[in-house]
Amino acid sequence: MSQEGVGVDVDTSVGLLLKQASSALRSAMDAALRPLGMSVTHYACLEQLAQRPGLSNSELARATFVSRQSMNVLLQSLEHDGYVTRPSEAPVGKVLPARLTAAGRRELATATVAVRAVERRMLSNLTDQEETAARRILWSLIASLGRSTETP
Amino acid sequence: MSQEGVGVDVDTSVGLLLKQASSALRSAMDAALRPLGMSVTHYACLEQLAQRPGLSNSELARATFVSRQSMNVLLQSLEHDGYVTRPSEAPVGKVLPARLTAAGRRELATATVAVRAVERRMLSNLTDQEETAARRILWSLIASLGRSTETP
DNA sequence: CACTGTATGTCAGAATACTGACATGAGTCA
DNA sequence: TGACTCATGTCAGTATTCTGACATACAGTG
Repeated sequence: MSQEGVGVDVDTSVGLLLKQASSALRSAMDAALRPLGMSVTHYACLEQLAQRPGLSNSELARATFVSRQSMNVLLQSLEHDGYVTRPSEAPVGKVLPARLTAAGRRELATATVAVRAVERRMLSNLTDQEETAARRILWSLIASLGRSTETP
Repeated sequence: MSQEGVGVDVDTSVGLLLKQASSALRSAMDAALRPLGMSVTHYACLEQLAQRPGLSNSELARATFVSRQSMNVLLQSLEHDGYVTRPSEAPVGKVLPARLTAAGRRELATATVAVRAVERRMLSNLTDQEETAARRILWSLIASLGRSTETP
């Protein structure tokens, strides 16, 4: 039909579908987080920090798929708002390990409720089997893309 | 393990996985498109226009998950570069139907080669069965999220 | 016909993320 | 020891996208 030699079929391209799904998710999370005065990236940062305390700026940036610089300004605002602490002096080298404050943990807990609701809505039409398949497939996609992306 | 009452498990959250996959895809496509002097959004716009000629600015924006305003500036630059044409007068109402020029179609064809390569690499570790499952699952996610997102 | 509601295109300002660039510290190797 | 390489944190400028706002055009309703 639409495969007239030019373009990728919009309805069957996994890439386009992935982009649309991600955009939809981002919109939904954004809407859910906005009432809390929080952005998706803020949430992602807090999330990572909760599960892996002591991550550095660069490690955090890689984990959330943004640049070091963006994460840096984000961490500064998070620090200013009292959600995150970083030592003023680097324990070793220049690496500043970041940690959640109690306030940060509290913010995260509130945000998690909203995020979980979105995720639950997103998965509402999937069986457990499909959900498992989704995880495996997404992992596979990430792995395949990551191969030659992070090592140019 | 990491479900200590706060946060969503990074390794099992379909939402996080989806975001990571999408970021990885975006990076890969960006890298593939950069040599052609093209951004991912440019490509997406051209793609939609190729398959559904005569789409308006707003329709295009919805199809590519960006705001009308962003799509407007994008269309203006695309128009300036000679890839897209829009009538100076609206045939009906204020809606300006956009169409690809020959140059636009040519650009798209070139870009498609690069994009298809990325998509192929992304899907390289998936069986046909999994690929089909991926489409169905992503569709389901989009549908579930779309329900109450576009009608707040 | 007039009025309301919805949708569109567009302008302007703000927020966000990115690339480029620099200095600093750690590790490696001759 | 000294030079070299690599990773990090940070500053600055640029680019892209978003939200807010306005005027306009069509459809429905009294």
